[in-house]
Amino acid sequence: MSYTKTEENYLKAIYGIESKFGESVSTNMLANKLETKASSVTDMVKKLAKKELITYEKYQGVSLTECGKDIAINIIRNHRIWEVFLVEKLKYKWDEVHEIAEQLEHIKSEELVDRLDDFLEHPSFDPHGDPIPDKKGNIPTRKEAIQLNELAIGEEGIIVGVKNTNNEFLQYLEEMNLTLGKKIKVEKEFDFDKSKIIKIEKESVTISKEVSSNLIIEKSQ
Amino acid sequence: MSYTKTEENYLKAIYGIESKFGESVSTNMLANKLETKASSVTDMVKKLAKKELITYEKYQGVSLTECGKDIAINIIRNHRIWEVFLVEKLKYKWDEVHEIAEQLEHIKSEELVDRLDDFLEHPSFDPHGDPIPDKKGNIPTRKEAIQLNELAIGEEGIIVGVKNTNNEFLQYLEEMNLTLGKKIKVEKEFDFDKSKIIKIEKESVTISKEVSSNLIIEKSQ
DNA sequence: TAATATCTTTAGACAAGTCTAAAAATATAT
DNA sequence: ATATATTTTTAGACTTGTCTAAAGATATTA
Ligand SMILES: [Mn+2]
Ligand SMILES: [Mn+2]
Ligand SMILES: [Mn+2]
Ligand SMILES: [Mn+2]
Repeated sequence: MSYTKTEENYLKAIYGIESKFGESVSTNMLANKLETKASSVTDMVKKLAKKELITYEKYQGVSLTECGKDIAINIIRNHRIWEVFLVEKLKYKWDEVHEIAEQLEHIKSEELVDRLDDFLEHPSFDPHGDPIPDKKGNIPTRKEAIQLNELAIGEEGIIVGVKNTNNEFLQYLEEMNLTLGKKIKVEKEFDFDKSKIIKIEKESVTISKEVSSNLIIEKSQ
Repeated sequence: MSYTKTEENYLKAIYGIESKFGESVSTNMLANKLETKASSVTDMVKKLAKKELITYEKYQGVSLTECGKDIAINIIRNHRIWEVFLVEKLKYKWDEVHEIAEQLEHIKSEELVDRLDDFLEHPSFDPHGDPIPDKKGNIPTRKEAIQLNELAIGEEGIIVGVKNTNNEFLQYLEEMNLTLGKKIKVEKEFDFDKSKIIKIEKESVTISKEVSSNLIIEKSQ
């Protein structure tokens, strides 16, 4: 069975909302995420339900079936592996790859992404630190990943991911040298606005709470 | 301006027929090549004419405008560069890449294929020996490429391309070791059916006229 | 609980691309 | 030159995915 690009994007969107909010996914949330109208969502959701990729009850929102979830995870796998390729091999910046990966993730081929995965030597995380599901749908986890805003003064860690992958945010991080793999240490914290001074490669920079709560850190030791 | 996958495929098909037969391209020829119906072709051809990508006169067939030709060549460039990537980097066989490249050629990105071209170190020919147009649409040529059936007894050459890229034919060539870059020498020719015995890497094989007329050779010296 | 606001669904329409069946034009053969 | 065959176009319908406008259901608030 093969699905249309649109169907795949709906499944991916449902998966994304489900894993962020837990509950069943409402029509409006989907419409919002997919930048479409609620009425369009209702239509599509009926189709997906008929194909047993989601369960749907009128006015009660939707949730993925096992099958739907498998498809969603597979698309996410494709997306993230392509992002690794674009950054590692074609030297794109991490803020330039998302749109292209949105297209590449829908290429229909049993083998293609597996071969790409081999070629890239089986990366576990994409350029934004997001985990890459394996062929069977298993999603790698990190031992002790926390948000930078949860790190206390004096503590150290390594940047392993970003929660927000908005392009402007990624460009800001690049500018500030706050990129994946960098070691950081919290030097000071201002209570009144929760901003922090952190040390990164011998330089001290001030970052807002907005920034620190969107950086994923692996605590040292 | 960006075009739909379907529009791009029509332009590519028109280009292919034009360069093979010279004349203007008939509705039925297009329908045949695109595996669709003549009525569908008429509809689409009107759209493309309105966009000034082709000229079209009722009952008289179509031909590409400069603009339409540029687009067609660009798609062919995409297709062939992706084919090189699939074979060189992902280790696909030459008979496995066409379908995937048919999808990849339509990815919308100004930069993507140029970066891929850099990554592949600017190949001039694809895995089937077909020339890869450069960014400006210039198509590389070979000095003295002829068909193997035009090679006389005793003459030598190197296989540089195939005219027919049918999968079964490509698999046959692979099996017979008649792949790109191989040096061959005509040893004998049978007049009654134009079959030939050729030497390839110390081995002698017999090939039919069907085969020899579909192999492109660069004559030695 | 009743009124109001918000969310969701339905009804009907549209664009892209395709199809079948029939009509119109062109080409071929006698 | 006329009849026949082939090619091409038109007319009308269908599918996918979208939209607006209006109606129906649910949630919120007084
Ligand atoms: Mn992405
Ligand atoms: Mn990512
Ligand atoms: Mn090809
Ligand atoms: Mn090719």
